[in-house]
Amino acid sequence: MTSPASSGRRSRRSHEATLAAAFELATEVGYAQVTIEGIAARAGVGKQTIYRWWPSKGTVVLEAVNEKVGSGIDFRSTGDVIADLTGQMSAVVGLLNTEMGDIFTGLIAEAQSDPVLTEAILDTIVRPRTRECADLLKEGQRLGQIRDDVDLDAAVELLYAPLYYRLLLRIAPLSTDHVADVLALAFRGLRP
Amino acid sequence: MTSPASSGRRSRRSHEATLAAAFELATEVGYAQVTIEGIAARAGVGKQTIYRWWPSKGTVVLEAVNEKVGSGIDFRSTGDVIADLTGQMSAVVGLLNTEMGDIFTGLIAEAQSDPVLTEAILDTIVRPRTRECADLLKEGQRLGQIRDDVDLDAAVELLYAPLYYRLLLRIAPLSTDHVADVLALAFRGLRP
Amino acid sequence: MTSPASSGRRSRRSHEATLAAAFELATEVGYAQVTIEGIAARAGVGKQTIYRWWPSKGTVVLEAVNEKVGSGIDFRSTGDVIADLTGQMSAVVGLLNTEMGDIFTGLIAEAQSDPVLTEAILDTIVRPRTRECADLLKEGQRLGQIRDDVDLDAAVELLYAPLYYRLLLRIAPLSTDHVADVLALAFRGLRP
Amino acid sequence: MTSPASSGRRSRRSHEATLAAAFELATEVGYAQVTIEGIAARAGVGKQTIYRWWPSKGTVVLEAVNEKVGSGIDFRSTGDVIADLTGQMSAVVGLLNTEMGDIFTGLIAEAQSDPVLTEAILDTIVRPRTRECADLLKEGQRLGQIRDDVDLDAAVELLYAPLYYRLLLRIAPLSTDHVADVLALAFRGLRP
DNA sequence: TAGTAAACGAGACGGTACGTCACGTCTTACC
DNA sequence: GGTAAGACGTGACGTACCGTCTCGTTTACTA
Repeated sequence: MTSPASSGRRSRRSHEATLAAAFELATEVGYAQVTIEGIAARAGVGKQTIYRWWPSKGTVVLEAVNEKVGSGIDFRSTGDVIADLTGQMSAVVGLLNTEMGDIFTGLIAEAQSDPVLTEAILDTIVRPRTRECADLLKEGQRLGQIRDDVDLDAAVELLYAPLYYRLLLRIAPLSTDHVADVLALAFRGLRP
Repeated sequence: MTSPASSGRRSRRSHEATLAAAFELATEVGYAQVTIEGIAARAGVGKQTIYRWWPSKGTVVLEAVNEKVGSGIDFRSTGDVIADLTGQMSAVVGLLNTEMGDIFTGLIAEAQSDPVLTEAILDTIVRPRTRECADLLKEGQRLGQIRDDVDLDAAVELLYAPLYYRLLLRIAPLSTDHVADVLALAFRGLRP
Repeated sequence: MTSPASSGRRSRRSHEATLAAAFELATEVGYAQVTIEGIAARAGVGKQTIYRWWPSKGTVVLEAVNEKVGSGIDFRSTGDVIADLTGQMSAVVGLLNTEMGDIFTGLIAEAQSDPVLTEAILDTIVRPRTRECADLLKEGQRLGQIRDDVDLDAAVELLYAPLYYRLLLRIAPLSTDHVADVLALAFRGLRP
Repeated sequence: MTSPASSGRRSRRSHEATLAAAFELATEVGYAQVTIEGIAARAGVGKQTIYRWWPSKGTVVLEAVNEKVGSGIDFRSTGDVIADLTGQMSAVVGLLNTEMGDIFTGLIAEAQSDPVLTEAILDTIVRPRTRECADLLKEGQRLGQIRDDVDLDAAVELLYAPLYYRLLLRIAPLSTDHVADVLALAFRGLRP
């Protein structure tokens, strides 16, 4: 992600106003209805200024989202892996059940036809958290709560994928109960 | 999905030409670049004729896709649940690794801001196959290959979600090996 | 004008309903907003039926108008030419100041790009009344109220043109006073 | 009429290209067949750019016409009113007998259902020339060639209306002879 | 009195143009 | 010299009607 404040000359206000406007609009009218023109108008900023620092509306909104979310859904390690996972995943679910859910699905949708945005999402969201989660699972292996021969990246996918699946395909609403069910099933396995 | 030929009066040629054009364009230029105008022009059909029978480009393409795929990825029951699952899921992966993959992700992307399309996807793809898969798992329970207390719908999600997750987030390419890994992990579980 | 009732087979009701619908719509929404589809729908008649008997919406409305107007604006001869002219022209002005005025200007407007309609208007309205008026003027010559060497067709134009001029260019509203002014000026001439 | 070059920011090329295209198309295919899309395509200009500066095709063509005609049909005062009128009216007739005639009738036709265009035509064509003509007639009164008690606006209508009448109702072609006849009749009057 | 052909209502069809929206680029005037 | 403002060419949108073309379904004349 470009960092306007540092690289360019005069910017600060425009930069912040743009991100704020993008986030507000996304929550007010829904991600799909947000336009660059709308952001510029709301922010009191020229369109060109936005295009100077971001390549697409998706990357603007992504930066705004990342700024808002901050460290609200970090992992915590207490020695009980399942409890730690339940906590973090429940926090994620809580977040996705706010207006943030629509913004998230909107970003992923847009990323399907925008490789730059795809990469940005992976870089700023997916990979960092995957790494954190994998670290937690590794700690779980050390503590004997997870099999030693499990591929940790695959395990992370097994745990998180069901959340995205329900979210993107609208199978059913996400909930804390669902998180518990997924964890229980993933840890125990299907086999008798 | 509306069935033009039956409900209104005449159609056949227009109906088929529209679906064919939609599918061809989607594979040629990519789902996101397909437009109703493009479909109409390619099919030699008036735009209004398309709007008469489908509410959006998404539903047109979905119908075209469903027609093409047909029974190519049905389930088969041989008495070995893991083998049956491996077979069907590998077929799905094979399909998603063709141009069909892009069309699929395009449809799901569009569905994020189009409830009608969401419902159509669930109705024609997700729910039917979920049911088939659940039936297979139930057979697995009868044969003692799956625990009796497993919630089958949750199990289906656990198996398929990782595929969609990789596909939509571009974590990594799908492959037969990946299918095997997911199945092994899901059956065995993370617990030591 | 085609005469549906006689030539074709079964028709009467459709014929009348079409004319009635055309006239009603023209007065309700304005001539320019009338469409063949609208007439057909209002009349409970198929579009094809309209196209079978009339070549354009203009000719339909023209026939409807002619039927309505009937003999309401005929000439009368009393021996006082100026009085007779005043009477007839005032009747015309009265008619043009109703919704009929808009229909009339609409027809003339459409006729600018439709030679068939032009001819129909000339045939059913302009030429018959021009002839009647010329006859009246000839009677005026016989009575010594009009110069013998005046070209009667030119005289008719001199009298009626100012009405159409005001009507079509919206110079000013038509009125009985205006009729009197025009007649006075035309009879007296500009010369001292 | 809006003046693009001045009010908004940039324009010149688009403005001129639009007017040129509008005029060319009107003369080539006929006023009624001109479309905004056609003008935009011919001018190499976006449709929106046209809609930004003009409310309808009529006003575009009107501006193009006014620009072309310029001062070609102004009045001249030589001391002989009838000669001056004959000269100007013949010039008008000459103009209306070119492709300009069709454009003119097209504009007036369109104005029947477009008050904005009506006003524009009155403002840029009818009222200015009516005033010029009235001034000439007033000079005629001063010179004793026209009665003192004649209402000049009514007189202008009496002279010009027959031209429009013939033009719009296609009674007969316009000609210099016709102009002479109208003037002779209008000056002499119908009375013996 | 039944059979049949036309005219009929309904409305789908391929088109054309509409007027609007947002895109991403470009230009101008201001601070 | 970076900005806001917004004009520009472009291209797609979804809508309205056009005039033509099937569809069954009535009639009303013939045989």
